[in-house]
Amino acid sequence: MKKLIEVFKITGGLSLENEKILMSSIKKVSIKRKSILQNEGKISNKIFIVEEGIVRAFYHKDGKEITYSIATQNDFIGSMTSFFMRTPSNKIIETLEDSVLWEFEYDKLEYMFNMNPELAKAGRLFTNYGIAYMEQRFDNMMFYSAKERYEILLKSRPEVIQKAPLGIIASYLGVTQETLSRIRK
Amino acid sequence: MKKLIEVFKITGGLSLENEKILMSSIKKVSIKRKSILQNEGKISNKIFIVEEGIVRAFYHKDGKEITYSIATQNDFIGSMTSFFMRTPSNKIIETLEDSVLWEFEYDKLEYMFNMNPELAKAGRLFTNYGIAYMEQRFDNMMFYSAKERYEILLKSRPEVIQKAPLGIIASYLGVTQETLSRIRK
DNA sequence: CGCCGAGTTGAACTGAATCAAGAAACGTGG
DNA sequence: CCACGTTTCTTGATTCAGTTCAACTCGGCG
Repeated sequence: MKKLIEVFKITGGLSLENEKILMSSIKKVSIKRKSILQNEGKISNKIFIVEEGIVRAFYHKDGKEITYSIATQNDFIGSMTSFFMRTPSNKIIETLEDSVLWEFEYDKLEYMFNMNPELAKAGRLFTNYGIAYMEQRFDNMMFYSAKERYEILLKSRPEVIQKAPLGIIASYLGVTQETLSRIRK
Repeated sequence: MKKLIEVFKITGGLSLENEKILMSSIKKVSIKRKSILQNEGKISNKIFIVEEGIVRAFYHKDGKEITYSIATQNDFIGSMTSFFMRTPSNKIIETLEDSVLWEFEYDKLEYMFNMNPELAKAGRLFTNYGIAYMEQRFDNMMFYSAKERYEILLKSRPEVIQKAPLGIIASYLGVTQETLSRIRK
């Protein structure tokens, strides 16, 4: 649990009191494997931090499922654009294993941010962090070959490679399953 | 000038008074062609909106210049990750033509956000918009062929194609200049 | 006039996709 | 606990988009 607060500490730094307010506005949930947390076409009202398990975001392209992001312990996951922009989601959020998540609801967060400038600042810094994360992911994709991308993932997030099936990792890395299978040898 | 305020209106909505505060904290600057607004290795203290002209962000990869983004009228540009995360920039910001820009300084913005919750909210919503933008750019790169990417750019931002030299557009689209030249026929 | 940067064209090469077939692992009901 | 079907992974042959390298054209401009 501490870890979640750490995320906000890194991005902003909260007083004990605000830490409590924040904690009271989020909820711990246990979810079965293969559950859909967010569907296509609907506005996302929740984002999550993974406490246990593994969760992915994906969308459909030409009938295939393309994995957009994979979250393991302490990672955020959700349909960020939909959540922040209040537009219909093009992503589906799904658990790959039984998972325990912390759930952030849009209305509660927004209410909290409007009431409390310190928390609002933490929220703002958090989205800054999101931009940096996205930029890094973009750079990764642009500048490295499939093989290098695999190696980077293996080094930086070995748990993803252990836990997620190959096809999902492949589409996350932007290659076909066959190619990833060959890279792996 | 109105246009700049529009950007903030879209993202948040400001009272007349806050509009004035915001306007007083930014600065209009005229910059000669080929000027460097931000260099590698330094923390970015400024981001810009283009009023006139054209500006790009790029970095070096294997001795080549890779264009990361191109801004024309009313677009934001800057080394966003560096600016928001206060880390050294890996990008260089450069004018491609004589340009007129609105300059946002980090310290002034941060001061303003700390003083004024409504402006802070606009700032937060603006970074949300940034995340959505990045996500879209990522999807673009992942899901379309070089040719499709060119067509999308041509349709959505014809002014970029008219104004920027071919080599720069090519690296922005993630292809070589030769390939783009062939696509164009 | 001749040079220089920007764009074009051609030929050979390559990383990764596609299509197709099998092998291995896995979990579910009997 | 075994047997069966499904899902996951591997391997091979072929094709293709885009790169690389090299030469060439074109339109200024000093």
